[in-house]
Amino acid sequence: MVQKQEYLSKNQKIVLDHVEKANQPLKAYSILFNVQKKGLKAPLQVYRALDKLVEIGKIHKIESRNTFVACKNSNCVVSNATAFSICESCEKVTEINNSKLSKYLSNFEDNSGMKYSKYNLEFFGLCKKCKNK
Amino acid sequence: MVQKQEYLSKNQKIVLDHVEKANQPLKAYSILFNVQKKGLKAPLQVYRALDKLVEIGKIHKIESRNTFVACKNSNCVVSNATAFSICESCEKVTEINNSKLSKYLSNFEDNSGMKYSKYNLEFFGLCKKCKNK
DNA sequence: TAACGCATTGTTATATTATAACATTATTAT
DNA sequence: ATAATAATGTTATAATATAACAATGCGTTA
Ligand SMILES: [Zn+2]
Ligand SMILES: [Zn+2]
Ligand SMILES: [Zn+2]
Ligand SMILES: [Zn+2]
Repeated sequence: MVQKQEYLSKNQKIVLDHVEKANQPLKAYSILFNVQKKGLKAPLQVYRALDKLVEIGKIHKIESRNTFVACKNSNCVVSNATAFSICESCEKVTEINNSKLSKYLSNFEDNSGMKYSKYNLEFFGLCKKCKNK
Repeated sequence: MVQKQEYLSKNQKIVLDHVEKANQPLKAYSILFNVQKKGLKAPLQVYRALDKLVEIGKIHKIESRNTFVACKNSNCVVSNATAFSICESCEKVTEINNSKLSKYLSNFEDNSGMKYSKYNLEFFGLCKKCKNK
């Protein structure tokens, strides 16, 4: 039996490293531009690395913005329960780490007969700074 | 003073009509293809209608899928509190109408000092049908 | 009625985001 | 060694969305 991957490949490391240093969500093509000096030449190389990193929870995708951000929440072993706050003015994004919220959503059930294995929640508003402008 | 728009324009009506009849999320270019017989020729005509319809809550965007679906929840006067369940196998999408959930999320506060005016939540899993395959 | 403000429309071109397809190389298990 | 799986490299193309500009329609108000 082939084991589940436990290490990161070369391209995955390069992309993760760049996204982690950014400390804010990045667009795929901005990542591409910035890692070209490291040898990644084509969009697919970035997207493939991102796909894997998202799958294993090192990176999350901000769906409403098509951006990618490093996970700040050490418990996100996989990207199956994510919540973000997004400022609609400055686009600052913060990963929400709130155990009550995650418990509530992970246990959520409705009458559809569907058992949810994953969720993504995006809150929008104005951050402190932008509110006081 | 110019009043807030209370009616739908021609293109907005055409697009909304098509999306409502579909009863499932549609992609923008599929909408475009299908309303070409009604005279809408360019992507922008569709996107502009969608933008407005989303703004007034008649249509919601499924962000993780880049699709658009008619609101099934008569209380969604504006698209500021949306929740969906998405089957990862057949892509069936249902708008969740659960007052406890919406109350919980609308009142959610964390320690970021941010007041949220809007959220979008997407649950993923397998629908009843797909679970029993 | 005329002038204004603003939403909408029409149109062409282009930007942005993401994947298809195929050949090759690397890694690990048996 | 052989096979299975994962990752890479590369070119081309698909899919999603917006820029820019000119024109029209419609309600407000002078
Ligand atoms: Zn995380
Ligand atoms: Zn802000
Ligand atoms: Zn709705
Ligand atoms: Zn299904």
